[in-house]
Amino acid sequence: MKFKKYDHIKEEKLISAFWEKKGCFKPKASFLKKTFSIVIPPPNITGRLHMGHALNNSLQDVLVRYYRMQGYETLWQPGTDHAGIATQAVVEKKLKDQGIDKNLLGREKFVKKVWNWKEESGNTIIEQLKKLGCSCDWSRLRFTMDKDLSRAVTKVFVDLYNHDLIYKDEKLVNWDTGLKTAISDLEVVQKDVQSKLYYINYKIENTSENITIATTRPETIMGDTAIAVNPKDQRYINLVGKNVEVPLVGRKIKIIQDNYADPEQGSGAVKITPAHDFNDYEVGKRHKLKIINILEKDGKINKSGIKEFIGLDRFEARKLMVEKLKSLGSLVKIESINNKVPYGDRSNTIIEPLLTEQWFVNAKSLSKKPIKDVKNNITTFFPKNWSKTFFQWMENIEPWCISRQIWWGHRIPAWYCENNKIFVAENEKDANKLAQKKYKNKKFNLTRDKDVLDTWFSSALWPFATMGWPDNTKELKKFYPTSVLVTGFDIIFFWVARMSMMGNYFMKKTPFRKVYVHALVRDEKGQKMSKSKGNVIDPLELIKKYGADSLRFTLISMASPGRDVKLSENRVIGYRNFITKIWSANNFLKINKCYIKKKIDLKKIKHPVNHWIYEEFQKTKKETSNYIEAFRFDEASRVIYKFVWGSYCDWYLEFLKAIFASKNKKNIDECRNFSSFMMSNILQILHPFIPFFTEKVWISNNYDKINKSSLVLSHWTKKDVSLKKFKSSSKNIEDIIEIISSIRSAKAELNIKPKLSCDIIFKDKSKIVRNLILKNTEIIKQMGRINEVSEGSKLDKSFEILVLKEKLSLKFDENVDILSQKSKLENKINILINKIENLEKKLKNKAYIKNAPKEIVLADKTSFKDLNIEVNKLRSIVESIN
RNA sequence: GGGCGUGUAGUUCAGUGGUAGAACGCUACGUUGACAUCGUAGAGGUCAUAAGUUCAAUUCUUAUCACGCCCA
Repeated sequence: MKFKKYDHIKEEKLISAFWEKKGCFKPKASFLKKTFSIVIPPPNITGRLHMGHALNNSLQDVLVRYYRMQGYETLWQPGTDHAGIATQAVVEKKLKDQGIDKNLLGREKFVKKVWNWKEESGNTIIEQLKKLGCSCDWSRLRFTMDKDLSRAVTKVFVDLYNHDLIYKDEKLVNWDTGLKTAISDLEVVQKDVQSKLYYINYKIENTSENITIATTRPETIMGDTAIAVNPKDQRYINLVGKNVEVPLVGRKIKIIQDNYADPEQGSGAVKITPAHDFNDYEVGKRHKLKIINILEKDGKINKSGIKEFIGLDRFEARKLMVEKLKSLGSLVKIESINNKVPYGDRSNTIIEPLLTEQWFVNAKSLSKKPIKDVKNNITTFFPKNWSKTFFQWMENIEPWCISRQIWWGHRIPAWYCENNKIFVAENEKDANKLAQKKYKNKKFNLTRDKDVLDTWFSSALWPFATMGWPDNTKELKKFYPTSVLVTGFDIIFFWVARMSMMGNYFMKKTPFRKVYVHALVRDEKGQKMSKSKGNVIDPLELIKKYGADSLRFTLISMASPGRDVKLSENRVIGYRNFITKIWSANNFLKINKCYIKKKIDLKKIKHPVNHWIYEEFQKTKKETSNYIEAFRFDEASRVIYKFVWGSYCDWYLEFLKAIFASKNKKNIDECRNFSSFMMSNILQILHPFIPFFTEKVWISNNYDKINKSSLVLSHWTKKDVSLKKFKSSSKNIEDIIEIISSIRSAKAELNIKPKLSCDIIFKDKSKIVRNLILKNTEIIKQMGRINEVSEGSKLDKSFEILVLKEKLSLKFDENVDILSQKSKLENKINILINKIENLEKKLKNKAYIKNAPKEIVLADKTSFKDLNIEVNKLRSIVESIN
């Protein structure tokens, strides 16, 4: 009978619709009264599903589906993030392509355009997550710019402001001249770049001498307000306190002493430009230096610069400056060096430190409780070592710059009156009230702050804002703190740190009990996937080709802690084959009329093969549970794979063939029932990994009717219900497997076609083997291709093999080159002797006997004995070959 | 410079204080009986190097070499 192939494209669509229609992913109260919750790290609305998402969400889904099946009331909260800068850039570009200038359009209309774009394209990634099989409660989909989430953002801002944890300040910030906004430290990437180091002479006042400084940004000399040397640097000790003249500029600046100057770097003397360098800014503060800002917000030289430089971009200014210095004779030399240059991670333009007024969060203060929580294991990291990274950052945390000079985002709830006094309130009305109170009912025209908040400010509230905070909702009561946050290590600072700061402050509790940190997905050569390298593997393409289940199983099985995932298409193909294998195993059940007809009563199950497969299953199920709960997804998928393919398909179904070929109706009935029962169990433990396929087979086998539940909502009991007698017959089946394997090996070694049958003849006084064979003749005959089993004495053409330390004779019809086996056997004997000698040496060592645990010594003694028996029997076989 | 991690079969990776496992690949054989997206049997490893701790080290410690990541 030919069966249809499993059509993943069709079935995944159908099953998806089935789950959604039945509302399977909504939290359901359970008798356990235990809850499990995860908030999705909200993907960006401009995003498309990449491998990182695929891994991240596959892992979350394993956990969510697993705990749901364990009977926990489960919430997986989905949603997206408005991604201020990225989204604004996308829409801005789209408008530009249509010839529309954002600035002419105006703020309000532009924001409307962004909303339109969001409605159209913002949910792409959500649809893609559904394709991956994510069992989020989609009815609770949230967006960081939603009304209720925005309300939370405003409230948080006002609260923190009122507690002096948010403040406005003029500081050097990372300024993105491309996007014309400030960004936070975390959004700056340091890149290795080939640069030039310019050595420049500054003339010392009233002398003919010069002092040489080195810089990579010569244009900034226009903002120089000092030269610093190290106090210990003897070379310059006489010059300290003297004035020098900034070349071209003519300004007189002082030579000062500061430890920041590194005698080893460049000439040892360093120019100080407080307005354009973070270190220089600190030096400037220490020495009360003037701060001269020479840059406009677009990176052009402003009026503080030299006349002919004004209006030039900073890089043009650099070129011109070098030329001018050259002609002036102040340029000593130019060196090529490698250095790090800061780039904006969104705009990819060089970041300029710029003095501006911005809003800051006092992160230091908010970080204390999260640090304590991790130290006290209230929040735990897996793998554990990531807590070090967390501490390192949190303990050195800087004020978090949260204002952005863009339009798309949560507008800062601060209002200014004419004299620039700030009123922070949840709305204009309240701000007005504050103003009236302050100025005794004077009338004001309040204007609102133009800036919006950093996207991560709202994401930081995600774990509780999505559950309805600031209202005291039943979701918060049930699901906060969440059970685990699943995330990539690259985002520990963005998510974990900030979410835990806000969660701890507003909810007084850590937002997640555990943080599972997974690795990066790389290509098969271990290279980071990137568009420019062209080595990006699109998960959606793989889903189309092999199915979401295959992709999921691949990613999950490769998620070993602390190791990157090196993905190759061959792996996906391998696991697609695994799914096909189960599909065809299920077809085998159908052909053989294996259905669950009645409820299985384990006590009434008689056949040892059923005992054995059940025992194996119990072991696998237990291991799977333990592994999932310990985040060892790789091990979990491995044990299931091994059981399904190696035990159920390779052996159990083969045993069944022999049983079905027999006439024993009782056995046949029991096995038909039980094999299907086992299939239903397999589908359950596989469901968190490959949900579509398993649900499909579940339904097509009518298990949904029998269990009165779809698979996704079915119950997976953890309890071990195996019986004593199962264990003993289980051992027998293991021995039978050994016997059959030995017979097959013997044939292969003798170059006898597996198809050709032989007889078994008992010559030895074997006990266990003889009994097993006699009790299970049908199975042995079929699987070992045996004709007859009989007692015998001396017979020609027979060949002895060793099974379970007992000799067994195989008799072949045709002549067999037994002689050829002599050397192979001798080889085997030598290997064994080697082992025996090693054991002997060990056992003669008194220190070993004294110190090693008894069990180990006993085991060695036993194997010493066993090996000796084996060698003796093998020797007798060799001798009989002549 | 500070921190973290990784070196185990051809490849990708598990693993353990008691002489090593899987998947893929490879070799040989096999097709009317669920499955060639398959089956059966096999080959393949000084567990990076060196020293130390130990009765015993691939596993623990230290050093070295190689590679990767994060922070400054």
